[in-house]
Amino acid sequence: MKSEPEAFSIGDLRSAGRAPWDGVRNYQARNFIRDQMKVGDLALFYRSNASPPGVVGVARVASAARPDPTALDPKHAGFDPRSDPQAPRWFLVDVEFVEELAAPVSLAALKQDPALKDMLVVQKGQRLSVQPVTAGEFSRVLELGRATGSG
DNA sequence: GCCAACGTTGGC
DNA sequence: GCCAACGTTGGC
Repeated sequence: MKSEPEAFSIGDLRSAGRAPWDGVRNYQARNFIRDQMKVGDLALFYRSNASPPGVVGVARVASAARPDPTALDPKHAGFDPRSDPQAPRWFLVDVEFVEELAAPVSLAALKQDPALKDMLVVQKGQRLSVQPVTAGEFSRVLELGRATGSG
């Protein structure tokens, strides 16, 4: 799950403990939230539009998908005038803070790792803000992020 | 700040 | 249904 630190950082999630992952306005990402995410699922927290971009922590899905109220709020930046309360267009899940990585795994590091060559986030032109990660990719990223070794 | 890649919109 | 124009994402 991607977030720009100026909007919502891993530190913000740590402080809040739990927060609604609102503002997703892409249908494919919406579908992952609505149709794939289950309470208890773990997610990589990816920091985008930052230096460096990369995975900075772990979150846990803490609620079922529900309509994103910010899409219905005219005062909110995420307001979508086509979203109908009776037929919600945009969804969110709550997420809980799990872990902040001791060693954030930069996008460059993800790209360098042969074991992660098929990971969606390293593919060219890949912009989805919510995307699936395999169990193998997930554990590999944590392995990198928890490493304390020589550097 | 630039710009490539992608998604959406809307005229036709 | 095609596709040009436009807006957004997000790395660099």
